[in-house]
Amino acid sequence: MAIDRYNPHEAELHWQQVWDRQQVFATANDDPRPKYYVLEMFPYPSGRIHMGHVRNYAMGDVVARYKRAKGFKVLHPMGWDAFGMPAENAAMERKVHPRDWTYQNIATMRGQLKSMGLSLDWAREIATCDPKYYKHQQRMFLDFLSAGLVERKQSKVNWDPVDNTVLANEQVIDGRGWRSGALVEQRELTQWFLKITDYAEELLTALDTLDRWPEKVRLMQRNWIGRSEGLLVRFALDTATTPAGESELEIFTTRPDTLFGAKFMAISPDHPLARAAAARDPKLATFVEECKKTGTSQEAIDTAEKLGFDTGIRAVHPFDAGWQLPVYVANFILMDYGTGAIFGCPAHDQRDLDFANKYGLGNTPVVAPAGSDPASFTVTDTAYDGDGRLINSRFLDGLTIAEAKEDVAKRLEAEQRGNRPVGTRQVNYRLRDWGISRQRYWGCPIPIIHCESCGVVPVRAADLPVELPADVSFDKPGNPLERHPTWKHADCPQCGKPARRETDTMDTFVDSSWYFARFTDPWIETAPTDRAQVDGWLPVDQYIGGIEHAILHLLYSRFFTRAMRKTGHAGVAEPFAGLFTQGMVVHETYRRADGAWAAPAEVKIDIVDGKRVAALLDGGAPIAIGPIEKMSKSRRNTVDPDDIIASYGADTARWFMLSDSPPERDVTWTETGVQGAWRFTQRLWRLVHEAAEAGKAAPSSKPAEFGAPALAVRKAAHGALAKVSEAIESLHFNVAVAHIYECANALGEAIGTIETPDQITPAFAYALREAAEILVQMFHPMMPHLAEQCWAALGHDTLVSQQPWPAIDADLLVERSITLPVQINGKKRADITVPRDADKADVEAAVLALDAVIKALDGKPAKKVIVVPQRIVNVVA
RNA sequence: GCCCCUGUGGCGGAAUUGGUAGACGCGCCUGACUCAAAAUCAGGUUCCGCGAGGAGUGCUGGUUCGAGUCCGGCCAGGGGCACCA
Repeated sequence: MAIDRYNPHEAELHWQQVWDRQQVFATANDDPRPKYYVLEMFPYPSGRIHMGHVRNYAMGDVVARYKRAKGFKVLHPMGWDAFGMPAENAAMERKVHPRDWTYQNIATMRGQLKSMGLSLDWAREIATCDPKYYKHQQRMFLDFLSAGLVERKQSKVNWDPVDNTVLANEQVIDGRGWRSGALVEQRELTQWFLKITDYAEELLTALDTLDRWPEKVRLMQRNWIGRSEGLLVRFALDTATTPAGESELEIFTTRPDTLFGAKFMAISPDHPLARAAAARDPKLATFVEECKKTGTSQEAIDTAEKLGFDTGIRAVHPFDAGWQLPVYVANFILMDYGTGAIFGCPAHDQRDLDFANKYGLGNTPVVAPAGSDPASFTVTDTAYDGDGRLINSRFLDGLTIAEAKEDVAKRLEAEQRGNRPVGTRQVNYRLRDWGISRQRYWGCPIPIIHCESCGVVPVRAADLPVELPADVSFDKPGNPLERHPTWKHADCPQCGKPARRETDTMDTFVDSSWYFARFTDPWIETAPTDRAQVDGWLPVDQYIGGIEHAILHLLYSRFFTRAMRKTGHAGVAEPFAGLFTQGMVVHETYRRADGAWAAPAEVKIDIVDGKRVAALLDGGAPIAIGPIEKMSKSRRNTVDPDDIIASYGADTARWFMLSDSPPERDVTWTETGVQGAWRFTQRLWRLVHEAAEAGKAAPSSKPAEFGAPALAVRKAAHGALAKVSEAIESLHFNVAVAHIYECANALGEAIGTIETPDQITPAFAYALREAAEILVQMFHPMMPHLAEQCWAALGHDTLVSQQPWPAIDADLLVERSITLPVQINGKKRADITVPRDADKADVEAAVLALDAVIKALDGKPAKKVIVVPQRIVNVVA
């Protein structure tokens, strides 16, 4: 009987409809089974899904389907990170409303995701641009405000001149806007901030509890938070040299041990003392202005010369009233770290040394490395920042750095000036508060009203949501909310007088900082979360997404969840118990002779003399094959998931995305690879058919005895089952795929032994059928449509999507006799087959009787024989 | 500059965590079927060697009966942070 080829198009549509009709993937919150929450980072509705989405969601779906089969109630939802700039750009370019553009894209992409056959609970779908969603976000903003987690302050901000908006520090990459790529400028603006720094210490220490996160991501967050311990020191100023009212300068240092190496003080151009001094010195004022012009871009910082200007002010050394230090304004001192002022110790800090050498301030080494001669240890062009003992430091001489730090801290803490200690121990963080104000339309409005008499007034909770107006124009740059004729006019909730709405909207990273919590009950209208549900489901057991969110989204979400806990909207601190960062999808690039990029779909690859040669499909012009790079529109090396699904079906695309490359690494998309996946789907279909045919006469209960071929195929199936289960549990999908291949190969071999139908004993029929069922159930998480089709072909009227994971017959995994490798001096020289439970002495005796061993020993006794039971034998000659 | 990761066949990569290196896939080679091709099936494919055999996980030294795996030092590629006091 000839078997029809598997037609993925008919089958995939059919099974998607069946799942949908039967609500197979709807999750009931009141299901009593243990929970498992698997989540992939929700997409921005940019227009169409790309291969990166296919990879991400294929992985998540494997986990969801596997955990469902393992008996968990699985939450696997999907939504849309729907606010953001591209919608406004589209509005400007194409005169389409951002909302219409966004919802059209959502409709398209939802259709694409559905064509992938993902086991999602679509009833929980949310879009962050929906007032039903952002209403709750506004409510939480107000709660955070009451809880002291929101602050409005004037600050120097990163201004993106292309997108016309403020960016958070995290969104500035190499001095450029993360989205626009424009060089970021500095501006002074009044902004809303979320006080993420309140949690700096907790966000740092709790990283140690996230043992199912990649170490790399934890490290990146640790560095980003940037904790350092040091000492605040109040230097007295020589009042004869200072502008009126200034009598001291407070600095932060992590090296108080080097105080006797001090040669100068340096303050930021933005430091109040610099401003005061500039007011009386026009030259200094000019210098300060110059400093501000220096860009914040990486190039600017790298190439900027270290510049300083002596203010004429003199500071007094804390341990020597007669020792004065010049106070410079220096362009490399940051106002927003520490106190915006330092003391310079040139001998032990490279930057200070460069500065001192330039301005002729000299240096005094105060730490000498072990083994050096303290009397002759000098520093010229390279500062010494290593370990050692103190020199030239009076009472500190001979101490280690740690001892000297402690000594200085104790002395300065004990010393009082004006009822305050001169020195205070302090922990500083690199982490800044999160500025969330954006001067954009397509975002969540900040629910605040500015009243001339009452000041900043929160919108009443009953008046939420503050909805975006629909009638806006994008014909001019800037914020359409700002120039809307009526929207910003509102009465003050306190005094009732006419007032003005806040026209800034929230950073879209706020939207994505709590969506995982909303998924647990997206229906509740009276609050952002239902506490029973959010506490029951969180933390997310497995979160999957790109490494590019290692800091931004993942740090914000950790903070936001803590803020929600503080304001009673959630009970946990950490949102994601398990995190997996998947690699990118990459592809070869193709370039025509004129330098223009060619798309993979336009190129034909041939093998000429063993080398791959590319030519244009249309016309045959030769094409240069370029390096493999991340799929991007600019290089045109993208492959459209729709095209792949149209040609091969979703299962083939999913299978290929999970094969070969480990999921955390980049995967190279190749046509041959996809074809290999496609061939395998057909092979599985044939195999299952043949097994179903041969297994027709299988008895319904397990036979007591199996023949050799039946036993072999059962062992292969159960062995693969054990390994596939383990591989999926540890997210090693490529390994799971390899073991499924092995199982298929074993089943094919077993079927291949059948020459005449009468060779199929009832026991063999049973084994074939059993192996085929295990195979289908194992590949079901990766290729669910094909699995359903095969499951039906095996005569089932149930859905494989609803089957429990098959049980492993552990007896089959234990061999009665095993073959051990025999090594001589660590090199494998022979094999020996012994009973599994043979004792060491018997094995040793058997090994010493082997020809190869006798030959190698050449009549001499073995020096040593190591027998590792059930593993290996090593003879030392 | 500081911190981190990765180096295994022609290619993507496996390797029960110190125990038979190269599973599985791609590619390639040989054969079968076919008028032919595709598809499919069977076999082969780390390197050197006709062979017996030998070498082999970036290089180098070490620990060990035994090292891809652990330790030291290099080399190469990739990533993160960076005037952070």
